[in-house]
Amino acid sequence: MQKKYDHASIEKKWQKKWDDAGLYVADIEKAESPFYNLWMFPYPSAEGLHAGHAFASTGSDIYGRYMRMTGRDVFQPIGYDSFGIHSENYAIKINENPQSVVKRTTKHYEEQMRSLGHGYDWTRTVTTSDPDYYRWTQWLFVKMFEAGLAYKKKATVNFCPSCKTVLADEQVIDGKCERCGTIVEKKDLDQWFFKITDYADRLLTGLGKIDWSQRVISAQRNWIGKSEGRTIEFQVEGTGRKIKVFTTRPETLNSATFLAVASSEGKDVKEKWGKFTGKYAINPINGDKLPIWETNYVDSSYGTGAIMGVPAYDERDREFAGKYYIDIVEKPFTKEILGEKTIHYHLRDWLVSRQRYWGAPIPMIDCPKDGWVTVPEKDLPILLPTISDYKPEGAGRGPLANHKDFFEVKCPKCGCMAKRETDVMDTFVDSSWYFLAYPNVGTKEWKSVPSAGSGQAFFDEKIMKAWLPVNLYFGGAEHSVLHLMYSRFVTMVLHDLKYLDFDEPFPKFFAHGLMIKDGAKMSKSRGNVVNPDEYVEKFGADALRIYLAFMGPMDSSPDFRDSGMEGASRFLGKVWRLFNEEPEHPTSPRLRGVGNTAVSSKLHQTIKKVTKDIEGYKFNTAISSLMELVNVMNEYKVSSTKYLETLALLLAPFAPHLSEEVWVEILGRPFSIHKANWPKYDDSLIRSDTVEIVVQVNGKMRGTLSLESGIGNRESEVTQLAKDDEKVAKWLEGKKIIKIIFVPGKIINFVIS
RNA sequence: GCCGAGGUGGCGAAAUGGUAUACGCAAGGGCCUUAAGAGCCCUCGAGUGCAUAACUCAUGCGGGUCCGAGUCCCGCCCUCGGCACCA
Repeated sequence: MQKKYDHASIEKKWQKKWDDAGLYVADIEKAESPFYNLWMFPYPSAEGLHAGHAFASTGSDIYGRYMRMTGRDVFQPIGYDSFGIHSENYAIKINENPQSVVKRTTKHYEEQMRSLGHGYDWTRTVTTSDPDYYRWTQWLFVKMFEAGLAYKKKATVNFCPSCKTVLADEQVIDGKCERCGTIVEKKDLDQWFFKITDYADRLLTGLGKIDWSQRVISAQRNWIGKSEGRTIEFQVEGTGRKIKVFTTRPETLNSATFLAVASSEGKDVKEKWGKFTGKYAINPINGDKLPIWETNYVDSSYGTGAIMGVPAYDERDREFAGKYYIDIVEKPFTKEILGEKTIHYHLRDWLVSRQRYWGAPIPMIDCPKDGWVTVPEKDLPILLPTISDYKPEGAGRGPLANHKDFFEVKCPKCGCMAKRETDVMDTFVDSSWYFLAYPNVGTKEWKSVPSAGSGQAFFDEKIMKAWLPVNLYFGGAEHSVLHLMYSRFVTMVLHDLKYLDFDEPFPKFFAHGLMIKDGAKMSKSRGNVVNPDEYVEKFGADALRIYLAFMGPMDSSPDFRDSGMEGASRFLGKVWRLFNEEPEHPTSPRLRGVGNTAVSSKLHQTIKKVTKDIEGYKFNTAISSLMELVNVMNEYKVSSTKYLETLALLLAPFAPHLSEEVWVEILGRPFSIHKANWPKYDDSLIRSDTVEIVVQVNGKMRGTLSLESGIGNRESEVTQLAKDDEKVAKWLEGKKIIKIIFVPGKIINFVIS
């Protein structure tokens, strides 16, 4: 008799039991062996979770479940990055207030994530658009300002004409808005910045002590863009003026033949363009007269906005000199290095103002007497008012600027009439600290209102010590220079302000790949977005999880295919039958403790392999070895209770529902498998009684010997047996053996002339 | 141009310097079934070959080290990601 696995009812049943039992609720206060397992929280889009989310979150969940079974107290929280342009644009499109849209979309996300069977602690979630949350986002801004790390300044900034707001440098990709792809414009506007450049060097050196992939490290390093050199001064002939240039090659100063300064003219010219100013500068090392040119290939915002032209050693200078018939002189490097040591960075300060509605209001007040004054901490949060005219206007100010009742306030210092800032914060400020919030949600510190100058924050000190920094951060590499850099910066600042005793938030970050469909990135406009719901419904969450994890390594970009999905479902069907089939022979009954050395050896090999693979995030090979084990168990038609228990345990992180079902209902073990101990392997059982020795002649395989493992380790016996082997003898006949290479238990190689 | 990651069957992919192509998908053939579904069994890198015999050739290209190279070294080509008239 064989009942079919009814994934729908079984999965629902266990999800409810897990929830009722609070299986995944971490004991934040008393945990002895905390493991903070974090997946980047999603922004709740209207379309809901797509297969890419399912892929990434499943990877994170597999690891968390494994850690829980090794005895760690796993805290695996989830939340919503619900403030920001993404959510707001959709609300505008359907003409509904963002508040109510977010309520709906977050609910939908929760349902979807629950249906995937992830082990989240639903008692500690955060939603960045909740006043309880953004009070502390505003508190962070206040701390930044107090520390001199937030300032307002008129600057030439990137402006997206479609989103009608300014953007940070990091949010402009190839000259386009990171959000909507519109080409950004340059505008001179008065904006709030965070002084991330003060931390450029620490952001760079910190990369040395964290365990991240090269790809992400190198992206951050490139973005920070440290460049060391000298600033050299040139006298302008006949005037008292000087021109400073920045160079990384001060030893080539001898060969400089011109000076080039940035010019706003020629900006639209694609090739190198220049105009002689009629003036000359004096080379400080040899007194040469150098013509000063205005050019379009020098960037006014980098270095000093001027360079020395050394066409002999610099390709760009050579191209320019060639075009305008400037001398090209090659002299030996000078040993006399002039100028002051200087370091320049590509990194710019983080522009955090947004001329939008759906964000945390910036807690600053502009007083005619006192200048910019912070909102007192006790007055936080500054609530975002519910308004109907929330569409962005694009005149360099946000919708809140139309609401007198919002911005007309008294100065907290002197009491005179003042004006509140009407821009809101970049959504990346919200997400720059959310991982600090989770474990503190619900504590009295989290809910409290800090009093002025108390130095109080939302953290419970003991909790922070126990749970942070994050043990494992799972997320997409697309955030390499956005969220990950901002979070590191904010953590460093809070560390320096003595709020945190660590300065790297994510010592271990695993960057998963981007899931694609039909060879292309999933996107609504392409119409190739895969919704996991239909697969959960048709095959079950376990099958979907197995498929997602089996497609390829977690850091590759797998292509979603339905046929692979069916393979995963087939595998689980096989597992299910293994636990349910009636014995084929009375002498080898299932569930009755009959063992077999071949199966036993395979079982222990599999424990070893799956353990190692999970720890290395190689879920695809972990699953393939489980498939092999199941095939072997099927082949030998023996599977004792002990074997089946171990199989269920090994499968638990990947297929949590099915393994719970067989664990409790068939094997009769106590609820829950997810709190059971991860199996241990025995090396002595892995070794089998026989070994296969490969026989090579001049490195080419000519035969194999199946030997008792004892014999397979002894060179003289193996040599004799190999020579006696008919197939091998044929190759050795009449040849002189020069050398024999023997690897015990593995290989013997005859080197012949 | 600089930095990083890669290139293996029809496809996703696997291989501590030691039997390349595990595991899975697709495909073909068979069994079971009234039928469908689900299952089960067999074949499946290319070539010569009656062959489940044997051999040759295959891990982007060209060299090298080694008894032995997908793996290590040198030189190229290509793909992907990051930075970029950054001085």
